[in-house]
Amino acid sequence: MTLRLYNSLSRKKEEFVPQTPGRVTMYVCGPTVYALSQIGHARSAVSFDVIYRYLRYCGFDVEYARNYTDVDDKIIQRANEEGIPSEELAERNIVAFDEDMAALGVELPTKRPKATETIEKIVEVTSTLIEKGFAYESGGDVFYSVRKFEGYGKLSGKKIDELESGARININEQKSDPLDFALWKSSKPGEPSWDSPWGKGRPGWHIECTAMNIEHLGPTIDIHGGGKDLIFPHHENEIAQSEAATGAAPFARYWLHNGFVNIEKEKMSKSLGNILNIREALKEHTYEAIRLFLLSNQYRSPIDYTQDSLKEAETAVERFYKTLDRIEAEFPNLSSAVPGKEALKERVAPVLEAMNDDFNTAKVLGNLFKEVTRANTIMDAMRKSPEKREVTQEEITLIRALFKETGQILGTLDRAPNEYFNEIKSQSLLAPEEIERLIEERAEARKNKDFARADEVRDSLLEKGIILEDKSTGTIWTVKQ
RNA sequence: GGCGGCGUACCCAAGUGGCUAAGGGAGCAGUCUGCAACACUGUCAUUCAGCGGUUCGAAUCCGCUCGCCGCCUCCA
Repeated sequence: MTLRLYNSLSRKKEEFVPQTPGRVTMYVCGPTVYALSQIGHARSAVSFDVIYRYLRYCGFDVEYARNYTDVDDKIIQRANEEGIPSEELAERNIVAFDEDMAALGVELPTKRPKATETIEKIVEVTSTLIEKGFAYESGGDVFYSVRKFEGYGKLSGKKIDELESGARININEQKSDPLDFALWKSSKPGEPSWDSPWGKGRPGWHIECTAMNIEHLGPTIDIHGGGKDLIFPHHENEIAQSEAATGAAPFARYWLHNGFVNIEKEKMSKSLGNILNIREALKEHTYEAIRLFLLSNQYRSPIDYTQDSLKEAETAVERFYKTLDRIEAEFPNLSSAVPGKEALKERVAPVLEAMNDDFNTAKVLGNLFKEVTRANTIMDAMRKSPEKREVTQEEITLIRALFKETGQILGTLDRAPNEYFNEIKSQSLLAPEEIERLIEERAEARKNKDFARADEVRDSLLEKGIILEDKSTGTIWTVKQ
């Protein structure tokens, strides 16, 4: 079984073979930190987080870098609007981004370089590009001469001559060709700047990723990821810069691009005012539901964030943990049980098969919920025929092990059920003591066959979002999502 | 205009040449329950936007038509 992934560069699925056996270098474009991160950043981060997790699950030693672009036009503009230094704005948003990622259960990449910490390399790469004739200095700015790079357009499928007709030409710029893009921009007073052979200035948008790649991962990396919108011009330009500067091609051997998140069928945009920040989403939904939602489509497809789809994800998470909770209640000593190695391998095979097919997490979830039903079915059967307990336990041990493996890969559905339920319960509008007291009162009423009173208690709790479930072992409560 | 993608049940969504078109949600009918909730069972696409072609065989490949979307400009 081999891992196959869709390479944007070749536009087809390819078998994944890292350049060094057992070792993977991966770079994913991180945020430009001019504002709080929105749900689209979450999709990219979660998609590549799962890829990172899975590569390690497969036994690869993964070097994974995700950058912060912390110097840029938008940051400067926004900082000016707020009347604070751009460094302060960037730092504030980096902290916020890190918090959001942690809240989403996204693991830390092994490297998290910042553009402003890579200036030396940026200057070095820019100088090299000038020396090699791919770039030129013009009035304190340095531009990349797109026409000098033979393979320009190979990632995005664009032809230079067709680009020209649509290109915007800024007459104030010192470009010799409108398609050329800035590697280095001379700074205006008050802007962040660094010394360079071309005077005080700051890096252009694309060069920082090239520099960080070369500095942290080398001239040729295995996987380069990012949102689909970055294919052009950002990734196209990264290729042009990197391959021209290092002479090593390809710059990245596999290009992976995640699809967009729409909000109620519409693209997120400032003009529509429907940009959903990660922290706003997390106020309304658990991180596990958000992850499950994001992973319920293949990572390359667009996905629609709607009230319904998130509610569905909540329901799925709850169903999963209810089942896990039931397993723990029925088999309290299961944690010490070890499933047979071969049997487990067989059980996990469909999950790996799905993951190996371009990280098909939707299929993984389908498989997972098939096993959830299976677990409940056999526990139901055991209730009717207790003599089946031993056989059931063996099967449940396997299913539980499968849950664990899958949860590790997906980074959700991997907690202890009581941890999940305690989190849900903490959102209760009523004090838990008060709820317990009412449950007691209802139990008393039920014992006395005063069902009118019992239902009254249950209904009044439901009005406050508290759902009661009568189990054989007693009544439990949870909060309506 | 150039490039790319998509259209599978009421909704979300796997499947991209050959076993019965995964899975979830909603609905309906049952089992369980004092009644519910949870859970389970059954039901829910003779058919994959439409038309034509290739093939022994197509949701899957090709062509055309219709509809939707993205990129080409800052964007995950």
